[in-house]
Amino acid sequence: MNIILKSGDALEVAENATCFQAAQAISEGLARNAVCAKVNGELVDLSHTLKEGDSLEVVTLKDKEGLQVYRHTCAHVLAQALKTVYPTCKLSIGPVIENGFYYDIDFVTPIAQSDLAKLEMEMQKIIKSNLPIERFTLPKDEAIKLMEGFSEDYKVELINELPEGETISFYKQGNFIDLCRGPHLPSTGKIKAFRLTSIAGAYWRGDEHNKMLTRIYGTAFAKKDEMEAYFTMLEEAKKRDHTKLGKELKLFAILNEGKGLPFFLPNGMILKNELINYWRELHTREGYVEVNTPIMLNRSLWETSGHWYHYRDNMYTTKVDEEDFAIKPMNCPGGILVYKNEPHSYKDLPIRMGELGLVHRHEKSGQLHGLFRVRCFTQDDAHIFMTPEQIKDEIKGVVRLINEVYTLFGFKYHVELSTRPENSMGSDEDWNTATEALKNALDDMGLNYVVNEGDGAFYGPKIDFHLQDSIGRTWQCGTIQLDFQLPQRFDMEYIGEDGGKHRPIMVHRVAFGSIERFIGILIEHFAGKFPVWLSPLQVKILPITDRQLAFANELCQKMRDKGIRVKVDDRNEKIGYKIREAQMEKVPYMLVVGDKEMEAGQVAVRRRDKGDTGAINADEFIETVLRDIAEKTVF
RNA sequence: GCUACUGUGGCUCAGUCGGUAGAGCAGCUGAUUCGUAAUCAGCAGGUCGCCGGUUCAAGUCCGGCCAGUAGCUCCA
Repeated sequence: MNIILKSGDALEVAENATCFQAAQAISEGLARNAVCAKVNGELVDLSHTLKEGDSLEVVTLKDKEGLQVYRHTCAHVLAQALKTVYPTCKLSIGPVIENGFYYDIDFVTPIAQSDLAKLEMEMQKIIKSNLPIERFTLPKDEAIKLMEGFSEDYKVELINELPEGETISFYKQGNFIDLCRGPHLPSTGKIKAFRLTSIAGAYWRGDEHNKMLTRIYGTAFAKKDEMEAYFTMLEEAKKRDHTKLGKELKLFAILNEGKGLPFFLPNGMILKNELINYWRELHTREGYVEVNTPIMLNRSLWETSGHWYHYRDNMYTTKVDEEDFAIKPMNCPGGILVYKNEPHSYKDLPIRMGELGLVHRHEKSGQLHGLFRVRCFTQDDAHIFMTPEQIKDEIKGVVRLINEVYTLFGFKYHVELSTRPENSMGSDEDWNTATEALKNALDDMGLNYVVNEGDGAFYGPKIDFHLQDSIGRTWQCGTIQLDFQLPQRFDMEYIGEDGGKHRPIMVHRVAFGSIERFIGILIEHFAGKFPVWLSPLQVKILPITDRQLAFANELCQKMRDKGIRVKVDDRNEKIGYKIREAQMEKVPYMLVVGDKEMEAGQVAVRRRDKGDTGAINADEFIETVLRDIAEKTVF
């Protein structure tokens, strides 16, 4: 019979040939490297039997899917090892994730990180035995019986939820059987490099009301050196950790006196203020006005906004003169009160009202993390009040603005569209209109996004922008939320062209998200080597001896007058020592001045990234720095 | 909040079998005036996260709490 290869060529194979046999027919090497196959676009085992006219693609470890199958098999080997070492443990699920795999297990007595070595040894044994991995299927009732026989309660629960009449597939290696859709490697001996990396708790089915299982994380690579490279990369990434750099560079501190409540140190304050300056400049250009509303307002306001009912657990509240107050977890009600402070005409719209608002949210203690997740942060918020016709353009304008900000820093981001959650307010119709509006804006701009069902805010759907930290975790930063609810609740209006009263629609949006979180991302992205405009110290003058001190100080003053952040290292130390320190402080420019430079009115410029770049005229250097600042140059 | 792990001078870390704390860097003092990533010497600095227990004796063992890290859940 004939099958069709990826190239489009036909290949003649024996009747009922397997994918493996077909791979052999192509080349022995390919068969050796084959992990699984793709038949008619679907991933299958190498043992899968082909039919006349099937299209076949042999998958190897070079393919992303091949590596995933490889890691998935590794998860099964882990499961087998677990059942050998801890026969009473119950398996739940063991999927592949980015960079590896995990398995969630219910243990009678919990295991510790130190038990992983033992498990790895058992896994090695299984791999050495090179057990063939065989697929078989059962009807639902027999599948349930099989798993009940092994007391695998979680597997039984999973099978029970599969549709009636479905045949259920299992994989068997040695005496170990696991419920699995597959595909898998043909045998356990194909695994060459793996490691169990960590252990953590995870709720069964991701629901915090369920039992917490033990999750064992692992990773696997085609070759040992690829795995080593991966761990080296992780080590390098840890050096960029913003909590570590934040301490080393004296940017911020989070103290025991207030957990989740960051202190900005002088260096970090420069960073924060520079970002704010940039933000103001940008938003003025984009036609925004700026307001500032109180951080604490009374209960009746939060009842009107709905926060008192929908956000109560996260709000800090207090009593003043017998009246309940809440510290704001969001800025919107304040912005709305500003809007309502005077009547508006359709001619005023859209009103783009910005606020750098300090908000407080009582996040659960386990979620707190450096600047990424805090209890008190500054949102670079803005509320846009507009007519229905203006929605699309306004959304597009905000998307464009957020993109401009992220591009400036060289950030990569991904976009998510979150739809109506369960605990929400408003009519289906409004939600549909709002969700469609966001979708249309994204589609219009040709942006890729994933849909996050049920993840919207309680008052409206949202577009979220996610940025990556140094170890690849993503954090939501920018967000655009469309809101039909609050304008109703607050009875907001404008006078239309027809002289009648109309209800405006509002958008809540942030670009940085939280300045704190954004600074965290910024630190990790640049590994503390900020562009000149953001660097707490931009230039450090390093005189070689005391003889050049006066010259250095004079130079320093001249630069300071131009607004450059500059310092003289006037300590009696060797030049190598001063350079080492400035280098560790990550100052972008170091100016070495000795007798030669002093006499010629020059400075020997050492750049953080390039080292010694030679002597130039002092004025010429000042021009360079000012240009770097003005143009926000990145190096 | 949950699960696991961690907590020793400002920072990075050592501390064996339980016998009463040690280094480097930073700091201070002095000497040195030096050309692109650490000059030398001296001094000072610690209720070993906190509280309790076991013990003749606890940094070390046990319990509770606090804080941090990873993950889960939740979110900007």
